[in-house]
Formats: sequence, structure tokens, C-alpha cells
Amino acid sequence: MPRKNGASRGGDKRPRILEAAVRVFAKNGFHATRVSDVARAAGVADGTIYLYFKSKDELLLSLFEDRVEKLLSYMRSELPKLEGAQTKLRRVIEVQLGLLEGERDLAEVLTVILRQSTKLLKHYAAPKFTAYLEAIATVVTEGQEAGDFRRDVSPLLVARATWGALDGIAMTWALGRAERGALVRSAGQVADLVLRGLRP
Amino acid sequence: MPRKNGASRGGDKRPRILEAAVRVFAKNGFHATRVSDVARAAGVADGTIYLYFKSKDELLLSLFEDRVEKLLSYMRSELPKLEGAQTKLRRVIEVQLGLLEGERDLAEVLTVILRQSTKLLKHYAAPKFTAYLEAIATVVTEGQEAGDFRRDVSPLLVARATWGALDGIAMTWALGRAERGALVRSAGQVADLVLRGLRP
Amino acid sequence: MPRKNGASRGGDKRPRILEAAVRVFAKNGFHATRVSDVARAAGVADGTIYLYFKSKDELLLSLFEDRVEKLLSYMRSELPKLEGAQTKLRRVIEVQLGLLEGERDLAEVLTVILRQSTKLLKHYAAPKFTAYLEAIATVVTEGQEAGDFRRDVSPLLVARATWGALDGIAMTWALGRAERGALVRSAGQVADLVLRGLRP
Amino acid sequence: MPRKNGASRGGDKRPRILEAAVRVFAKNGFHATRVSDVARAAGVADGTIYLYFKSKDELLLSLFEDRVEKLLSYMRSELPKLEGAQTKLRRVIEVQLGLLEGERDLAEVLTVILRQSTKLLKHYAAPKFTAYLEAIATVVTEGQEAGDFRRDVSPLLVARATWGALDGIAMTWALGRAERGALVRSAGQVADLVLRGLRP
DNA sequence: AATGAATGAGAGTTCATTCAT
DNA sequence: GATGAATGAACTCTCATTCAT
Repeated sequence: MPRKNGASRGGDKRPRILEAAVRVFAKNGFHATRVSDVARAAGVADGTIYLYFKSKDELLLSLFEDRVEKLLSYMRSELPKLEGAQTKLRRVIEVQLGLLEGERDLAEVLTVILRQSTKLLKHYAAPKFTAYLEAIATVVTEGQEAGDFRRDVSPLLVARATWGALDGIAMTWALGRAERGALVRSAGQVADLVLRGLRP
Repeated sequence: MPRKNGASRGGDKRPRILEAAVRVFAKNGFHATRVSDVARAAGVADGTIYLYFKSKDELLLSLFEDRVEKLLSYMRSELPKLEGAQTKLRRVIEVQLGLLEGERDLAEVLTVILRQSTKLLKHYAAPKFTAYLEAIATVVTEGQEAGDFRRDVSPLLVARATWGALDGIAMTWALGRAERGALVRSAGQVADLVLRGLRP
Repeated sequence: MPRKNGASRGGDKRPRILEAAVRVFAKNGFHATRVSDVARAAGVADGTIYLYFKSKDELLLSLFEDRVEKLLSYMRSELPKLEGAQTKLRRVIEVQLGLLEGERDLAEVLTVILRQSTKLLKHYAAPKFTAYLEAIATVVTEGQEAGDFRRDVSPLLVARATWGALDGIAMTWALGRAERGALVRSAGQVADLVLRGLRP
Repeated sequence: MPRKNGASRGGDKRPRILEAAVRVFAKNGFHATRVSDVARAAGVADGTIYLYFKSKDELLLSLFEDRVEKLLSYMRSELPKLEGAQTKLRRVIEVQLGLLEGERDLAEVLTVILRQSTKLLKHYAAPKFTAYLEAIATVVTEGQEAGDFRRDVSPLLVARATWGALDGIAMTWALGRAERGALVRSAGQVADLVLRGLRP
């Protein structure tokens, strides 16, 4: 007998739920989204969500952690292969924006929706976020020591400002027209601004 | 019959409610805050809130509009008096961060809490926010036309990145230690970075 | 303007909820009764229940505590005025069954429904119940010391057996026909049996 | 393929499920126990429970019926062999308490847990329970006719009181320290009390 | 104007039961 | 027979809002 929902098959339920969650969270926001909305969008029963995620909060957290983990692992494995702080910082900017290119919903979830759960933001997201900022700050410090960057700015402040700039760009892109390719084109300009700003 | 709360007097209820709202929204987030929490913090009855604000959403919106209005009016009245795009942009940065200095709770409300009401963010805040970005972009365009800034960057992108950087700094400050004076000190460094980045 | 529900008036809500709870708990059992059933029976909104009781469990607990408190306070204040252990024990039996006479629903709640919340039974009811058993045992001990009762039985065992007999009679009465006056008539016979059983 | 659970073998699943059910019902109560808890305790899959029992309710009912059936069949086959109503009644008391001696969990299930399912108690357990009461009442009637017992008490009331006394003793034993041998020792004292109480 | 008791719609989560394997 | 992933109905409790006083 065929299943009611033709799309249903083997063990693909977890990713399907995550993809559905990105869509509906972006559309309605976190609090306005009911678990049953996610379930319907994913083509599973309400209870099935709870076989894969402990709570609605954890569902949102998973979305965030997946991506930041991806960014962090890239920075850990690929960045060291590059030569020069300038090249590295430029690549960080390209990667952060490139990750969201074509994924407007995800961009909205990460820039806006994530902040809708205070508890989540303060207690769970903070550590990963701090790690990311410190990774950027380390690149800045490297550049300062190599004489590539000015030394009269705090590396951590540069990291916070840079992340903020990228986040702001992604947010306005996601909430606005979200033109295809715009994010990647922006990356080049932002990198220019930041690297010039850091020029000794 | 005497009032229970001695602090209560004449028509000071509206500002008292707003101040209380900033405090409790910053502490607990928008959704985790009950209207009765705000009422208790303000020393008024639940129903009194509704004599001054149509809904909980409008209460948050009022907080936001008050401040952005202040920023915008400053930019409209004071900025034209200054000479040169560089001076103007530096002042914008100082004012945006200076407004939050010493008001950690307000900073948190504007950078984090405001995004917790999707409806508010999308329908009400967006226009005011766009006006603010455009005011910054106008300064950038001025500078480009005067030959003070490079011309190969989009003024609106610069505005988005600058606002994002300031927002990111304010947010990490508010969620972190929020050291006294740190925000104002940051303003100088950020202005340096941005102005150098824009140097032709 | 008249209220929707004519029965609604001043501050009579708490007792009305309690009375409704006895009725519906007795009819359907504790777990099969929804809070909204109690609310409808009491003529109040669901939320109103929670203005007077912390939870559904506490509602049941209140029912129990009210009555046991009544029994215990009777035993503390009235029993000492009586002469002789036999008179006292007979009175205890009459009071316990008399309390339920004409209150079939309450009898069912106390003998059956109360045991449906394990947590309640083990954590809250147990201390009060123990106090009650000990009050009975004390009367037995008195009788033994005065030579009115045999000394070769444990007073606590007598208390447990006596309480069990009364509880069993109340339960079968409540679950059965619950004839009017039957409970009070039974009291005399049970008292005879117990007092004869204790005769030296 | 080898089974995960080494204990699993031939067709022993039904008794294993019943034993597990007694344990977990006694520990957590009927409603707080999930079918999956029983399954895990029994070392079988959730679905397996349903191969042997129609529902969770039936599982509890089976526990009860097994034991009462045992009592009833004893009374039908063994009691007639004894001489005299006094001997018979004493034996009934010894058997009812003896059945539970060393089985604290079972005692708790029969005295407390069984009453947690109203439907079960009222619709299914009642007939068997009535049969048991009547069996006791019959012994009392016999004794009255033989002149061994007083005639001025209702046999059914005596049955209800006796059963209640035994149930109360078992319950307080199960919920309390449940000392080894205490139940059997109590049986003698209760029998003494009851038989003296019935003395003409 | 101010109060705060009352409302009741609404949502996250649990868990008995099923059935394809 | 045995499994356990999947289901989805059901229920407690919360809280923004109202309105009689």
C-alpha cells in the first residue's frame, strides 16, 4: 500500500523537517510558527518532530548550529592554508556571505529569527558566536603582527564590526528584494572597505 | 482612599510605563515578558497599560519610534550645520553609539528585542529604518561627489555595512559586559575604520 | 448589563469550583476529567480555575484537605470531652461515616478518586492520613490502659483495620446504590463489631 | 540474527510483561506509566505488548483478575473442606493477606493502583469483586445459622467491613515499611478481632 | 482615570496504538 | 511472532485583552 504522502520514504525525515523549519520560520517568525505548521510543511505528523528534536527551541538552535559549525570548521581547516592576513580576512567575508547566497530564508532565520528566542540567544548561541568572533580577531591580530594591518585598533572590535557589517548586509538583503548574486557582489566591496580601513 | 503605591502621582504614567518596559523587555525578552510584568514594574494595574498603548506590540513599537525619531531629527537638524561628509559621517557614528551609552537596556531592546516581533519589524519598523539608512547613504553620496570618498562603492551598501557594524558592536556590548564608556571609545575606532575604508 | 451567566455573582467562585469538582471527579474519575469539564460545571472560564488553584492536582488536594482537616479538628476538640475509650471510638466511627452520609460524590472522591493521583497520595495525603491513624490508635491505647480493651492487639493495627473497614464500607456504598441513611445505620453495627472485638 | 536481549527466549513473553507491569505500575502509578516503560522493563518492543494484551487497561485488569480468580477458586475448592464458619473465616483472612506477603508491589497494585482507572474499577472489576464479597457473606450467614455468629449484623456488611480492614492493612503495609512477615502476623490479630466481634 | 478579576482561544508536548518490515 | 518508527488526537496551562466597578 502506498503511503498517504508520496514524498515519504526511508530515513529522510530529519533533513526534511529542518528544511521545512527554515521555510516557515522565515515566513512567519519563530513565535508565530506553530510546531504543527512545521510538521505540515515537512509532511510529517506533529509528534514526529519530537522524535528528532527535543523542543521547538532546539529545532531553531539546530538550524543555527549547523551553519556556524560549517563556518567554524571551514575557518579551522581551510584558512590556515591561505597566505597572508588580508587574503584570509577577505575569504572569511566571502564565505560568510556566500553561505547565504541563494538561501534567503536561511539568511533571515540566522539574522532575524534567531534573536527571537532570548533564552536561546543568550544561553546557547553565545558560546559558538564568541568562538566565531575570536577566530576573526585572531586573523586581525596576525595581520597586525605581520605589519599588514594598523595596530591602533582592537582586533576584537574589528571582528565585532566586521561581523556586524556582514550581518546587517545579509539582513537587509533578506528582508528586501534579495536579488540573486547581490550578496556575493557585496562581499567584494565590503572586503575592500574593511581591508582599506585596516591598512597601516 | 490612598493609593497603594506611594510613587504614583499625577499624569506621569505613560513615561513610567515606557521606562518599565525597557527594563523588563531587556531582562526577559519580548515574548517572555507578560504585560502584567510591565504593569508591576511600572506600579500600575494591568488595564492601565491599555489606556496608553493599544497593545503589547505597540508598546515595543513606541520604544523604538521614540529613539529613531530622535536620531532622525538630529540628522535632519544638526547634520546640515556640519562641514564635510567626513565630519558628518563621524558624527552619525558617534551619535548612534552615544545614544546607547549608559543605556544598556535600551541598547538591548533596539538591537535584539525589536527583532522579536516579526510583524513589528516588517511592517512598522522597516520604513523608519529605511529612512535612516538613506540618510546615511546621502552623506556618503555627498562625500563621493565632493571627492572625499571613493566612488567605486555603493552608498547604500556602505550605509548598510556601517549600520550593521554599529548594531553589531552595540549588540555584543549589551549582551556582554557592557563596560561604561566602552561604546563611546569604540565610536572613534569605528569612525576611523570606516573613513579610511572610504578614502579615495 | 447582566452577566452572561446569571449564576455568577461576587466572590463565590472558589466554593463553586470546589463543588463542581466533587461532582465531575466523582462522575468521571480524576484523569478522565478535563479542567474544562470542571470549568463548565462551575460556570466559569477555564482560566479562572487557575486563579484559585495552582493546578488540577491541587484542586483534588484541596478537596481532600478540607475534609480531613475537619475530621482531625473534630477529634482534637470534641473527643477529649467524651468519657471513656469506648464512647470515643464509637464516636470516631460515627463521625467518619456521618461526614459522608448524603454526600455520595464526596465519599467517592475520598475513597476512590484520591488514590488516582499517585503523587498526591504519596507526598501530600500520607502525612495527614498518618496523623488520623495515630489519633485512632491513641484512643485504643487509652482504652487498653484503662482496662476497657484487650491488650494483646497492636493499637496501630486496630486503627488500620478500623479505618480500612470504614473506608471499604464507604467505597462499596458509593460505588453501589448509596441508599440514604445506610451509612449512618452501618456505623452502629460496625462500632458494635469493633468494640466487641476489643472487649477484654 | 541473535537477539539484543539475552534473557529473551521461547514463549515466556506474557508472564514477563505481567511481572514488569506490576513493578512499574507500583513504582509510578497507572497513568504515569507509559506502555513503553512496561515494554522496556519487560525487555520487549512496544508493539509486542499488544500481541498479548488488547490495551493498557487490559494489562492492569489482567493483573487483578489473575489474583482474584486465584482467591475465588480457593474459596470454591478448599473452603468447603473446612469445618465451621469460624475456621473458614479465619482461613479467608489468612489467604487474602498471605497472597500478598512478600509481594509488596502486587499489594500496591491491588490496593491502590487498581483504583486509578475509574472505568476499569466500575465496569470490569466490580463483578468479580462483588462475587468475592458474597463468598465471604455466605460464610457469615452459615455461621449465623449454625449459631456460631451473632445474628444482629448484616452478613454483607460484615463482608464489606472485613474486606475493607484487610485492604486497609495491605495498603498501609505496602505504602509503608512493608516489613517481612508483618502481613501474616497481622492476619492472626485481625481474625481474632473479627471472630470476637461476631461472637454471639 | 484606574483597577484587576475574569476571560477563552490557543499551542507545545505526550503517548497509546498501529502496521510495514 | 516481533519490532519500533510514525502517528495525531487530546489536554493542561498561559496570558493578552476586556470591562464592570
